[in-house]
Amino acid sequence: MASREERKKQITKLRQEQILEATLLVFSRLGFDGATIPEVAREAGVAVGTIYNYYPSKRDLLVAITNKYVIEPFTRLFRQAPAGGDFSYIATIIEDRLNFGLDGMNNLLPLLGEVQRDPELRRSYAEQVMKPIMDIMEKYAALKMKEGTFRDINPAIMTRAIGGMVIGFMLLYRIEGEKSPIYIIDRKKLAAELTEFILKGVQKI
Amino acid sequence: MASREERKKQITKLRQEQILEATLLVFSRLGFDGATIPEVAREAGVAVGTIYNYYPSKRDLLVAITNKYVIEPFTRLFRQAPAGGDFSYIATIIEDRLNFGLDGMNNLLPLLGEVQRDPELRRSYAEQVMKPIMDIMEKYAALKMKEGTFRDINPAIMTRAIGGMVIGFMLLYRIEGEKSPIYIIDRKKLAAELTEFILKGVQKI
Amino acid sequence: MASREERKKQITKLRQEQILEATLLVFSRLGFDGATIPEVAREAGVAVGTIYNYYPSKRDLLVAITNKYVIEPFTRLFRQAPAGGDFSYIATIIEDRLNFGLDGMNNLLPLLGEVQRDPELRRSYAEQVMKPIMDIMEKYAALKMKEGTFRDINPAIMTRAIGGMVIGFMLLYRIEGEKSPIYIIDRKKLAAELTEFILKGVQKI
Amino acid sequence: MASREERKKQITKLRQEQILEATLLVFSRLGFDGATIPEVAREAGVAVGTIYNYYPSKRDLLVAITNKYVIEPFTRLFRQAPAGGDFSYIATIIEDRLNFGLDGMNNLLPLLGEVQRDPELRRSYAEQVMKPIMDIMEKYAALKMKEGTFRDINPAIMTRAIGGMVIGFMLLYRIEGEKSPIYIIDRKKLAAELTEFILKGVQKI
DNA sequence: CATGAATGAGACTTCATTCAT
DNA sequence: AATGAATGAAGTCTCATTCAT
Repeated sequence: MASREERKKQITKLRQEQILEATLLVFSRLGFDGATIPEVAREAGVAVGTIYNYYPSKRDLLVAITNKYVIEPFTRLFRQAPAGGDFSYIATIIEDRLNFGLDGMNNLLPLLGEVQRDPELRRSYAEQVMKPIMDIMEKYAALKMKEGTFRDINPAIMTRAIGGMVIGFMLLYRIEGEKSPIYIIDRKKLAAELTEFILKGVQKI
Repeated sequence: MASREERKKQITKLRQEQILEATLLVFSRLGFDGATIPEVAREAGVAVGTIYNYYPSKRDLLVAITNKYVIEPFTRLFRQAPAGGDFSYIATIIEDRLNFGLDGMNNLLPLLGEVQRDPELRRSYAEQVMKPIMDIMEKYAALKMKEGTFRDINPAIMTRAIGGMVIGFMLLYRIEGEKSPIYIIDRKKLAAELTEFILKGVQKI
Repeated sequence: MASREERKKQITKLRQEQILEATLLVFSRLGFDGATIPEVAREAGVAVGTIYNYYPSKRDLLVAITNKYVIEPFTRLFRQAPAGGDFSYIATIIEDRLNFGLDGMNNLLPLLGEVQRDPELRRSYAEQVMKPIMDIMEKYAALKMKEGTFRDINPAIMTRAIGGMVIGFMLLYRIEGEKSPIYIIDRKKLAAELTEFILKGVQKI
Repeated sequence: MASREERKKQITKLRQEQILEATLLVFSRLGFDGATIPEVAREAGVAVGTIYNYYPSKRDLLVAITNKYVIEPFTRLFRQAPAGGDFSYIATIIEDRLNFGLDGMNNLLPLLGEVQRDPELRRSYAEQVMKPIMDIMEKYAALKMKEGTFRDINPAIMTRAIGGMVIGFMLLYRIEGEKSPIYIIDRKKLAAELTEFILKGVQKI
């Protein structure tokens, strides 16, 4: 029966989900080095060995959550970006990333740093995480320039400046914590301000 | 003669320097968790115990290099910022930070992430690293607004957006590595472009 | 079947036994500070990590062997003490403690000293090791006084004097070692003499 | 000039005193293993190296304080023991030992345990610490038996029982600490009770 | 497939001792 | 004789990974 097969697959998927959610939580809380597989197992409610049945190493867990929680949402969101002159979706995307990145439980940003220590992991990140995202953004920027709505800037630099800004902003935000003057500002406002900064810069004209 | 005492102090200072340089290298290469004291000792050419004679713990090493290589240079540089309408020193500062942050051996950025895992360390960073820098920048921004050269933006957000941008930009740069389209662009050009982005944003007017 | 579960529990118990026996040996031989976990592991025939799977710290090992080899045997023995006027069981208990305490492999006495250095450990010892034993003995002494077979002495002092005597006697015995004039006297004789000393003192009447 | 020589000797003696007092304090507080030479140096107000100029190793410090604070006082005291039928000096000696052994700062008892770990140290203790003391006591006991004031007991056993009792009593006292029912009893009373116990035992006649 | 006990390499840190000044 | 910086062996404990059940 196909039903048996399907059932199996479903259970497999469920377990994966379960493990990945736990991984997100634990890696967020403890960082890559700080996190331990036993802790992930406890959080997921499974045995240590079970984790290894689904992901052959700690590193694979890292790659898996990055795919699930970073790349996928971002590309999904960006694919919906309208081509028109309206910039409100930039704010939308930023707000979405802020919501994900600043919420208590999720904190994958530090991993961007930790990833660099492992040359192979770094390369894999460069190609499988950064490249797709940067490509999407560059293409979008090129389009806007052709449209005449963006100034003529090196799109590679612009892209990394903007992406970096969102990432760096969140990083600083989390380090400063509750004592930061921006801690009380709501996400929508933050996203709007950042968007305006991206569009117009700081200089008065 | 005080010479004996002085000589000793000098040697002490030298050793500190020696250890701190080694720490910078090793922490850059391996990250905080990845770095090991024996490795730092080897790099510094001293025994493990010697390290502990100067810095009581691994964490203290982290704090020490942050002070020496991040806070001090930045504040020193900013103190020299002219008050005039010329923005070239923004580019200068950025270039300096890029030169420090992108050069092969120095990579303290990831520590910003790792630091978050240790609550006490995070707080110390927030207060002793971030606060002074942000204060300087905010003050500067406020000044510019009063002058009428900067638009009226929330200075706290603006500051963190700009600082975050530089940090995030370097972070992405290092992850992408040699295959990035921006890898071949020289630092001066990068600094100029980032400065322009900060000043004018991306939107054509 | 519960057999799987049961089997596991049995193995767990076995391992604990195995580790505790090794701990007794190694702590006896080397003292608390002198003993090392790798040595205990070697003696037990398990890996270092395994020890930590069962006892979270070296201190916990100390507490565990004290319970198993000191408190439990003592209370078990004392519970059987007859209420009559016969004092032979005092000799029995002393002989039992001498047999345990003077036999080559077991030497937990020094731990009584080492324990004092760690305030928390000391308190735990005071409450969980000394108190139960002293309580039993005091109760017994009180009973005997009421019976009229013991003189009217402060039972707290009497108890500690007797307990201390057995402990101190063994301590001195082990320091003197084979050259002591009492080294060749058999345990039964020693126990008898000590008992008589306890009952009648040294003074002729 | 002899004055120069003498002066030197005096300074040497002073330094020794200084170091030994510090050693007593630190060993008492931390035990033999717990104590560190740097700590002793700090307590003595000299440099680490200076300690080694006077005592070639940590062990030698142990031997030195034992001589100074245990053997010498004891023998000095015992030499004054009157030969008469009065037992009050037993109480005097016990009181002296209680005063030394129970006072906050001095706690050399645990060393009796720690000493056993080092075979050579143990032997040296057996011969140079225990033997002289036991000899004195045995001789005294023999005398008393001949006099007819002590019962006819094996003097070796009697001696060790009494010595052990005092030692063990203090050991238990220090472990129990402030919560012990005997904690509030003053030293003179304790010494008197212990003496009576030694003389008459517990049994009513 | 799930389990979790066992493993052991490797981390940070301490400290007795030496020796150049 | 006094100093104290330097040394490095050794200790406790952690945890990614394996594998028998």
